[in-house]
Amino acid sequence: MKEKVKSKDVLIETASRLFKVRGYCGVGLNDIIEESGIPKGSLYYYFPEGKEQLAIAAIDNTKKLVMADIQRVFNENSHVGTSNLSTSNPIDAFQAYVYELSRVFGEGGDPIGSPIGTIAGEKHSTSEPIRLACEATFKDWQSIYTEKFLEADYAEQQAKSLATVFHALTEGGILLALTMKSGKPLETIAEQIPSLFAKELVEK
Amino acid sequence: MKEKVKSKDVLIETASRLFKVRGYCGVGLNDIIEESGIPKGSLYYYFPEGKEQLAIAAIDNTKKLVMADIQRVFNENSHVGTSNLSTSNPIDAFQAYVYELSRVFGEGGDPIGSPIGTIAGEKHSTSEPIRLACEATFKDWQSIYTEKFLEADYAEQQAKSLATVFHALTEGGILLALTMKSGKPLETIAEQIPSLFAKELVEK
DNA sequence: GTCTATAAGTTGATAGAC
DNA sequence: GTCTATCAACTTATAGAC
Repeated sequence: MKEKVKSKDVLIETASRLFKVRGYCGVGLNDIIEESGIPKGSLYYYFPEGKEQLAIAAIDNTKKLVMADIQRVFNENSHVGTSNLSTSNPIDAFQAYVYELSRVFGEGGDPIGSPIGTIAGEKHSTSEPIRLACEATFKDWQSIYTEKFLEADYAEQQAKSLATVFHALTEGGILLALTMKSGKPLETIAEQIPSLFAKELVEK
Repeated sequence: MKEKVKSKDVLIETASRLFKVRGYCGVGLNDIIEESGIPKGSLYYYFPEGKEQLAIAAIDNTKKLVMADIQRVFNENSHVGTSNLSTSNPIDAFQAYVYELSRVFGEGGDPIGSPIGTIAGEKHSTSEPIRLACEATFKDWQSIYTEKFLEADYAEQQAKSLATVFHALTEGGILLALTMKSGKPLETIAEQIPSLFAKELVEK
């Protein structure tokens, strides 16, 4: 496999970064070609269908980067066998991931591979291809969460539900962090993860 | 107080509705004047600073509508004194509100007064006035949640943290519902509310 | 106060030179 | 395959008639 495809990759990376911060409509093709240094003609050579096709490639790229990031954090924070019970505890892993998000979104840094939430919010009703790309991304992320809950012996339906809850928490938390220009909301959420997802509980 | 201000109100209502679904950049002033039937000259008469000023008015309008809606649902679902303990239980109220959101965002209906999340996601980095309006809105919504937790005798810091968590859950849940074109994610979240926010718990 | 016509600039997209 | 020049449509905003 040769590395001829560099221009295409630069376009995808640049687009991912800009869309993430300013959304789909907020970024013009002129911004992308200026920032990437790749002329408009080349953009349309690699993406003949234009902006929408580039956006979908960027969403797909973000999907994979985020999946790898989740897996990495989960692997670094799994304690199979070290617990005093037989099953692994997913709570530490989820908490570690939200703490990571708080670091990444806290100080206006430029996180590689991050939220497609902004694009989803804008385009769900005006571009079905983009909506489908976002939907597929969300489902893939949630599968990882579901898998983690299943590993800890949650029932299948409960694992799926908790994965939805956790995903909503991260998307909402990222939105709050960006809006407040602070990592605090995500930190707060991370702190609450253990009590929110405690497995056994007794009603008061 | 006369009702001369009708044109201005129609503009704000129309803008709120369109921004909510398609975001700030996704809606042109032409869309707003076409949909509202109010000519562009009048728009600039009421909002001399243009689109940004209109958007901030729309955000403020949405803030108030949503606050009223939260209060209404909370009042309809509070059980002070009917419980077998002395304090009111906020969990039913929060659950009822998320069920309401699932109905409103489920079938692509046109909910009056709804998420500014899309605008916040797009413009937090490119318009400080809009970011501040969104931040103020989020803080006001969270105060209602905090108040509800305080009523149920949560400690002040814990009440604030749980309010952040609940708010993130709703914003994330709305994004998932819109992206999936389904009320299911919000329904799932509503179902999980009781176990997530159960007050007393025992570690396994 | 209400509305029309238009300005000045930007958008996504294309044609065609090299 | 790579890039430049240009297009028609659209954007926000304004000037000024009524």
